[in-house]
Amino acid sequence: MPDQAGGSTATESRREELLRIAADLFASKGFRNTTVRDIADAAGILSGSLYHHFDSKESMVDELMRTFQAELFAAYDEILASSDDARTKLERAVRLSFDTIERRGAEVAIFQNEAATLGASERFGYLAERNRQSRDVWVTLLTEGVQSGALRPDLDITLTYRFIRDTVWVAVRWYRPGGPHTATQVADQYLTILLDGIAKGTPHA
Amino acid sequence: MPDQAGGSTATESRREELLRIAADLFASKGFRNTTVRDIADAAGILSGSLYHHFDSKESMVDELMRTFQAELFAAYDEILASSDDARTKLERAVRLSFDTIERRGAEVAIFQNEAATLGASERFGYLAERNRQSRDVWVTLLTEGVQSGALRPDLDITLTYRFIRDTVWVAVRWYRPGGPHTATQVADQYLTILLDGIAKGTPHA
DNA sequence: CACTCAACCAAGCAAGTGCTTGGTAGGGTA
DNA sequence: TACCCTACCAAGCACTTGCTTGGTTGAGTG
Repeated sequence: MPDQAGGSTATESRREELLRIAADLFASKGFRNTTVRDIADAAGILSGSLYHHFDSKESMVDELMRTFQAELFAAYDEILASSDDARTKLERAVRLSFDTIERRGAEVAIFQNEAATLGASERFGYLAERNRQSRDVWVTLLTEGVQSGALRPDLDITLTYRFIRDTVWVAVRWYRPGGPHTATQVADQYLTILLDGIAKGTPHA
Repeated sequence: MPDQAGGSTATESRREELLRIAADLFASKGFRNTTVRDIADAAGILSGSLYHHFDSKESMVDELMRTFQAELFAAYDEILASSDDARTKLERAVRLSFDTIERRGAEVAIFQNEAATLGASERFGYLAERNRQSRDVWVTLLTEGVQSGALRPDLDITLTYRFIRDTVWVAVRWYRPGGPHTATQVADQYLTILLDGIAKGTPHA
């Protein structure tokens, strides 16, 4: 793998281009349901030529997922390490999710749809590990929120975590960049509902 | 397995048994990722023998989805036609979802995971139609709620619908019947959060 | 000019896929 | 006894799949 600064960056460029094409196909049709011929067709080459750039179809998702997860968790760590108050941290984590859907929609979709299937094989064991890490992040944020008095003390943390995780990530199925809402608008509306509820009136004291 | 009420119910019985086996496999491994040999193996027969009972692998999902959707929408209709107030109707709809996940987990999972892929083919066009119907149900319930004064008037109905739909159905990925929570408990916790929020204090007047 | 090298083509193999065909065992029925 | 019918088996066909192999092209580079 050559360097980035000076030299044959065209190589890297083509690789990334092929990866992006594959990512979009994996996201829209599913990993198993996408053939190497599909990818090659979309790239305008023959299927065999893909193997000049990648070891296997599997290694393509692998590279996509590893890069994506590294980037995502760096952002999580930044939030956790910040000096913001509990509620702000929670809000930032929610906004991060919707932003990630906007910027890395294909990767989010692949992770959402294929993690369970891929995770069965040894090679993708890190996906399950990342899932555990993610749960820890959210549980930490929620626990801090309750302890600081920002959140209701009667919450079932585990269930609340699952509800939030489901909503912020599955949005990748319907959110379209350039559509009627920006990621920020979606995050705002969700935070309003999540924090204060949809019922009218003063619910809990 | 003898008949249930006279006639050749043994035939129907075997069919349903095979359908159930197929449903569980489709739900856990995905439709495309499940082979007719997988189904046959799980049933203890050869793959060719499946074609004595069904036209094709596709017709198995078709039958599963049609039956499931018919049952689900009958329940929706019952809620819509009831004389309950808006908030109660909404609560009943939420509870119905979690109950359905408990009772028809495999079908819910298949619909959640495969609707987009299957819907591309002519034969499964009714899945998209059912999706539209479902959206109408929720939008109606939410609109009634706002108009009756039970829900906050500043809600973005479309986004709220999507958040609710995502959360109540994607729960099929983690909810396990016989696990630590009953469907009712999960529904209760979600309704608490959805209606009143997770923040402490009096949010909106 | 000789040489290198990334990027690609052409052809095809082995495994797996949905499905078909012709046949059989065994219980029920007239 | 003769017949029918449900549920299945045994074998295999046509096709798709991921991937391999040996070769070609064309833009560089000394």
